[in-house]
Amino acid sequence: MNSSHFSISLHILTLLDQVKGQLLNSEYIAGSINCNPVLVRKELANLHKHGFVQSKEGKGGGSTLAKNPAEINLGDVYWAVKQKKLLGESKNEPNPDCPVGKQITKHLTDLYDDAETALVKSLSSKTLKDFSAGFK
Amino acid sequence: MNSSHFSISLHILTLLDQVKGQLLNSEYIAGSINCNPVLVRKELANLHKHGFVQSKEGKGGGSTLAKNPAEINLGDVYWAVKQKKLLGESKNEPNPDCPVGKQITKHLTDLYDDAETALVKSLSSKTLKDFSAGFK
DNA sequence: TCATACTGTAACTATTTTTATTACAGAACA
DNA sequence: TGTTCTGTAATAAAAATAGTTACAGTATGA
Repeated sequence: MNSSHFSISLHILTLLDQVKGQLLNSEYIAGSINCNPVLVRKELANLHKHGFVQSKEGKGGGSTLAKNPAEINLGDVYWAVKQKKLLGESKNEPNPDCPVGKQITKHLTDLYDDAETALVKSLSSKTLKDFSAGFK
Repeated sequence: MNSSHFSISLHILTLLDQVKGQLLNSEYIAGSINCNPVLVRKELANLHKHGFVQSKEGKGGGSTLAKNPAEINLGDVYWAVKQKKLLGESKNEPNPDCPVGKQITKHLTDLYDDAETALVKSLSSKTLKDFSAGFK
């Protein structure tokens, strides 16, 4: 993955949990994250696509959680938010005429898949409720 | 982390293992990875700093492993190569006047540390020898 | 019904990060 | 002493990320 998608999404979800069903608009959320409201709306669009949030358009609109925070686990958020490989790969194709270059992509993929599985397992052991409960 | 540092470093180490002590120069390695030789030399400089490789300057020079591949584990390579956070954070500081913004950086850091520990544990279960043995 | 305040989305710009290139001093070798 | 490397810096190009502007569509309520 990378870039700040996961951090921003989790920040959004935490805010929405903290206000317990109240609608928050993108400007308010952006104010907490300190980023552009359009970025927040894009992130919300993705969270919506994956069923984590609901939004209401028009005046007085905003977003709220679409499920119980105890049923949102952070591993699922990870998958929903993921866009790129966790561990980057070389932009160019390795040399197919080299015995190592020819096979390395597959071997790296296998290695990274295992590592990512371990990472997600760790994230999945926590729910949004757990995470949010840490804020006091 | 991210960008392709880890992939490139592991590609280099695998090549060096495969040739069993023979010196490989940066141009040859770059040819296998399909990237710029200067990038390889920078990556080698970092691997050298962390004791994984040795280099010989001058004509006929190149690099070779500095330790037994059975004693290089991929978790250690991860730490040696890591430059950035595994999971990105928002570039801007969250709003310190918001109860969530004020604390989220610490909470994200804790969460990511756990996740990274799990990831590294997975990587550490394999050595360069293991990884390289997969190439036939 | 009309001004207002939102979302959703696209198009574009700016900034930052990553990768590639050029260049060259110094080392080893033949 | 010419050649072929490393090591490293400086710079340029390319790609990824974030910010901005703009606006159609939707809900609200005066």
